[in-house]
Amino acid sequence: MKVLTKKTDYAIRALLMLGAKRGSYVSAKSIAAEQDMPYQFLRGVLQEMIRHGLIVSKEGVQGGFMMEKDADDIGVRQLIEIFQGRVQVSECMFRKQICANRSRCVLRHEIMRIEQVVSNEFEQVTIGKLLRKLNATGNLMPALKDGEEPS
Amino acid sequence: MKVLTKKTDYAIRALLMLGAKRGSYVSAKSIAAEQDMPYQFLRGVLQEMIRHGLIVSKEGVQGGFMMEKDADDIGVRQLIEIFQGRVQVSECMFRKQICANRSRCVLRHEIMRIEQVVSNEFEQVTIGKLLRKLNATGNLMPALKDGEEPS
DNA sequence: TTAAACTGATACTATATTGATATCAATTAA
DNA sequence: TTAATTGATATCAATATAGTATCAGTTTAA
Repeated sequence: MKVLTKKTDYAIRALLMLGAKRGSYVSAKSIAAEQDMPYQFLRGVLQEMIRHGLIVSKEGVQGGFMMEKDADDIGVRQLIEIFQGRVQVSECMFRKQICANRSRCVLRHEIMRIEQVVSNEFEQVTIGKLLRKLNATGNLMPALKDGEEPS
Repeated sequence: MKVLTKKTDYAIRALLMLGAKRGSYVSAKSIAAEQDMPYQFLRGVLQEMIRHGLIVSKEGVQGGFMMEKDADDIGVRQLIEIFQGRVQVSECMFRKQICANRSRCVLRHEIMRIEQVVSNEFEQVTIGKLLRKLNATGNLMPALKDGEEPS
């Protein structure tokens, strides 16, 4: 069970870069290079974020992307929603032949409760919060020396 | 973002039936019919649960499946793990070029915390708990009258 | 003793989702 | 004018999910 897909993951990390370099335009190329993401794929992710008003872009030489919204107003929950759709425990719960009467469906009840808990947790993890933790603890992703394993 | 796949969903509902009819063998056919699940697909799910020691089976006429473990010892978290793999927020977090030093990766830290919260929530939803709620509130899935919409 | 109702096992297909690549037009700065 | 960029879109590959089909073996009961 994978909670974050690549798109969401790349989006978060791209936003962390944009948040760190606020005020200047950062190119997709440089983000892709620094964070080791596939260039064209990342571009699609960035476009999607533009459409949702999280970032803006500038075309041409010296162009790139810049964070638009306040970093504290961008939560991981929103990013999940954009790239993976709304958190839903089980779609089939809503099909009438399976759960005819929602109010009586105990499974659905439990599941909705958890949905809420999960959603709230992700809501509270904002790009701003992550950025502050970053500043406090150093780099997000320090380079690995050759052959070194993640600790 | 879908939290429960069909397999997990069918597994939960099959277990609720087996839990309700404890002591006698219930055939895959009757479960499939009553819960409107694809027969062969359900059989695969049941086999998987046998392999994990949750249920047992008896072959031949009058055969079927019976719950083996205590219903309170079967949590939704375990079922998710069986059918969807361990809850992991983002696999890529573990690839060294992305998160070289786990202890410094703030994203990973946040994400692990949420992973724990989610896992605990699902752990606490057991088949036994659901069965008791069922008994208290009536049928899990009452039949729908023709044309009636889920409420 | 045989037929029917079952499970065990496994192979296969279809569809959807995810991840990634490629291409070309338009824009901008130097 | 050219190189570095984004906008837009089409395509593809890999993987996961959902579902189907088949046949052998087991058990009960007529």
